[in-house]
Amino acid sequence: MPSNRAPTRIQKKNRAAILEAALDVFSAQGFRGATLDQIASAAGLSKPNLLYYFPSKEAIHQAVLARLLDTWLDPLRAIDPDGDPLEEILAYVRRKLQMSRDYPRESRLFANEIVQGAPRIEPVLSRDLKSLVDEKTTLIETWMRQGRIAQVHPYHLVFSIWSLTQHYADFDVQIRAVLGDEDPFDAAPAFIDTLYRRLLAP
Amino acid sequence: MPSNRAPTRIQKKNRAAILEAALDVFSAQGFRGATLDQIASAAGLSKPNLLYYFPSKEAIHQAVLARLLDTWLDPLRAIDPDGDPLEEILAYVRRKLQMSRDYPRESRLFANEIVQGAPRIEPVLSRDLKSLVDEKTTLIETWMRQGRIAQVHPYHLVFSIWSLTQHYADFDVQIRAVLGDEDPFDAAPAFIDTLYRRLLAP
DNA sequence: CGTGAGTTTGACCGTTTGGTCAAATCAAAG
DNA sequence: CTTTGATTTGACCAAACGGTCAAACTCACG
Repeated sequence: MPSNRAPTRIQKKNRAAILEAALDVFSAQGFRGATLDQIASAAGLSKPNLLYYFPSKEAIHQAVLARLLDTWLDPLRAIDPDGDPLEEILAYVRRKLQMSRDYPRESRLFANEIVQGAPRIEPVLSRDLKSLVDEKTTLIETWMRQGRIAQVHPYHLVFSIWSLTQHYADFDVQIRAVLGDEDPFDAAPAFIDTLYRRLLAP
Repeated sequence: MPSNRAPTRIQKKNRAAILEAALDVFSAQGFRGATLDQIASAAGLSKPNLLYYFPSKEAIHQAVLARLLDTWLDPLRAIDPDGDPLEEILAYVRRKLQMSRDYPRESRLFANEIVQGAPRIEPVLSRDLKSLVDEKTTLIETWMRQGRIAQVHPYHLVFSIWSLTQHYADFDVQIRAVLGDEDPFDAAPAFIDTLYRRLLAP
């Protein structure tokens, strides 16, 4: 096990390679579907060497998940109470959609976890996620009461944004199977933009 | 192995119990996460007895998936070309949402499969699913050209319906973590109804 | 009640998998 | 160059897992 002193050059490089490889494998196969051999080989290391840097498969998974959760909520946090309501929400939608395009593995890793009951992250959801969503829905409700956007159920509004945007990463194969050659991300932004403009127009 | 004659009373009962148990386990754990012991015990059988009725884990999974796919597209098929456009689409949305409420395990099984790249059902998607969606989007485009509903990208309209409705089954734990005690299905139907009315109003 | 087909199971097997360990190799500082 | 700690690996282990098999048991029917 690496000492708990300042990480060496090699430690930094290998830890990063492992997390990258683990994201690849876990997002594509799920926790139980992934094997240490797959991750090790994807990271260019031997299996015992893998376990020199992380004590267990569980620990690797948690590290990957922790890094993901840390940035996953940034787009929601960035909604500005002082901005224009409709534009703030539309900007949030665009950021989320862009994350589906740019970080599909992260989205699928998260989806895998939730679909299977979120055994390892439920506490984070009902604490950090809930309080953040509570805060933002309160803001949205204020905007609605002021008549600056239309009145709809604020929580379900947020759920709809999550589902619409993440769907393009999580259900990618299904969408491509139906669309054929067309790139989903050509028309999706305009469609979703229109959808929320019509839903929220005061 | 059961003979290929007409199934006996016991065969019918046990096959049904196995498929029911397998749906439970596969939808909650994914294919690799599920074990034959779990399925056998959930079905009230021993593992060798399980394998007396199905030749392999693979075969059980395929049987469950086949039964699912058979009914999964019924709501979409039921869209009536001679009905009122907006009401037909809203009825489709309602049927899909009801399926999320009544058959969450089926939805999650499907989600598990798709998120992990749909290795076993990709052919079905790009054949059966694609041709059905092609047919219905053509119909929807006709309605749009006639000015009976607003013009939006018909494929993304369908994707949005899938994502919004299935989200309530697939991401159930996340939604409940955020909502607390409130039942998601109390407000979801009205929210989604409003969303599509505003999106599609001519 | 006897009989043959249908059903169930305990014991077992080979493979995969997460994980260990001692020994070997490498890197950096004096 | 030497030393010391960091890194790497081949060999190995125990548990879990999918699957097999022969023997035992049960059921329906004449």
